[in-house]
Amino acid sequence: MGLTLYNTLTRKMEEFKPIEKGRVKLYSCGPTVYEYPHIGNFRSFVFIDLLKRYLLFLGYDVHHVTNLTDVDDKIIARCNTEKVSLKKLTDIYKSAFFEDMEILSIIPADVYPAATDHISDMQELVRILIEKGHAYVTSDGSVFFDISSFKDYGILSKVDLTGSIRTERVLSDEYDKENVHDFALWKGWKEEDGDIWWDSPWGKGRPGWHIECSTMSMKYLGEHFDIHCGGVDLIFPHHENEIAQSVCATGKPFVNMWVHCEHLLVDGTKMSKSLGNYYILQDLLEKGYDPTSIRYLLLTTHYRQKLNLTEEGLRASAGAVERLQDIRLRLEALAGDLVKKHSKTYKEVEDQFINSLNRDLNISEGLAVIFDWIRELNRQIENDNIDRHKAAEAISLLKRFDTVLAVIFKGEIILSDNDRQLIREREEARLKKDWKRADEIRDYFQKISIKLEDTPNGTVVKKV
RNA sequence: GGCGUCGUACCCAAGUGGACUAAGGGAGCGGUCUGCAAAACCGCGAUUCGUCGGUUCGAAUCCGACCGACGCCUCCA
Repeated sequence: MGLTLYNTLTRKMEEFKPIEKGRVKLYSCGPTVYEYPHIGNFRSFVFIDLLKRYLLFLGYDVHHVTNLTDVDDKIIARCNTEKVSLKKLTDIYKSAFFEDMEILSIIPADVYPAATDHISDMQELVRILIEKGHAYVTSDGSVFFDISSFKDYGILSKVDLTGSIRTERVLSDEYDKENVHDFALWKGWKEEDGDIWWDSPWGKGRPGWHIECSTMSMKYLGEHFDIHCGGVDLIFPHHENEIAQSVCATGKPFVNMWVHCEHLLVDGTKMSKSLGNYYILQDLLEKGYDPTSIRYLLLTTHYRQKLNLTEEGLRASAGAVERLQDIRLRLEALAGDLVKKHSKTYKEVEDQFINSLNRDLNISEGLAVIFDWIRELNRQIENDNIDRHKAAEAISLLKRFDTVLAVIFKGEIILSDNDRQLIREREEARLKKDWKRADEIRDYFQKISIKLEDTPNGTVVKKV
């Protein structure tokens, strides 16, 4: 049995079988670039990264597309209040997004299509939907999708819209739709949109939100692809609407597996600005937590489980990360510059890891496998029971695990020649039992945030 | 109201009806090693899985009720 994942579409665990052998076409919903992404957004992005890294670990050729929503109601509102152009505003938050993604060691998608670069593609899809009788134009120049024209509407979210009640918000909606649940494919221009509009066959206006993901996913991955993922809140209406648009336009199945990530809570409740528990990545970095600990914390809770972010949790993660990184340093001290290719020595450990991750990305169990192995390695090192060849083989497996985790081989320390000389001097001082000089040198390194640890195999250098 | 999730030690967290007298991490306590420090190793730590019932030879796992926390139900990861 290979990788199984929980498919929201069927509400069942399913074995993953790619449409094209050895290749995975993956789409994930990206950010709306009107403010700094918050830590909850990164829970999703780290989950998607885990899924992608594990697919790569299994040897798949992964083709990954993530959209950038750079036009929508909130963006336009901010452009108005801050008197900046759409491009200027979204450029700021696009680069902020990419910076944070890099800080958290998230592998970039192959393509990051932006909505505003695909206006004509979206219009073409809307045109097809009108032509096939799935959409209609209203008097204000908007185009709506007619959900009654798609018999499978509700297939993903299991929402039955015939029994829903009109909410106040819907009743006050200014757009002129035939059915309250019909959603906008194209929004006709309104006064408050200012100069943010594009020409279309239906008059000037701008695209609806859902249409961009249908358009861009199909453009870059084909009309039928393997996995579509995002946060649970996107199941309805966003992903439901994507299915409706795509299936009605092409007449083909759209996505095989829908995989959704649960939300992140902060201090036990939903993050919100008014409660003061709203964090962006920078807030946590400023509190002194390092990116690796943050990534580790976001990674270690199963993706379908709510994750509660606390400062205590961040501290605990730092400890766990240190344990993972320490075994690497110990092994490297033993192996020296000996490098071994991937071998069968620790095959059982790797198989256990794969067994865990194959079961719906059970990372907690996978980490338990790694930690058990680390204790065994440490024991062997204590008992002088491991040679440099085995140590080098262990490093090779540790590196392989870290292609999935991306928390172990981090923070290389670059020492100056002078520093290296000082470390040698300290070794000599220690041999001569000159503890005063040895401690002086250690204090010096402490001041430049480097910790020296003495081991039987020599001095190990760590970041504080 | 509809759809859905969760409740496991001080904290985080896995658990695929039977090897569970319940992984793993963090914190704690005791010990070993060590010039000191750190790391590492060894040991201790849930007679119990929200509560109460039921099914079963057997339940953390299945079923029911209740208690509690939470998500979605028009643009939010």
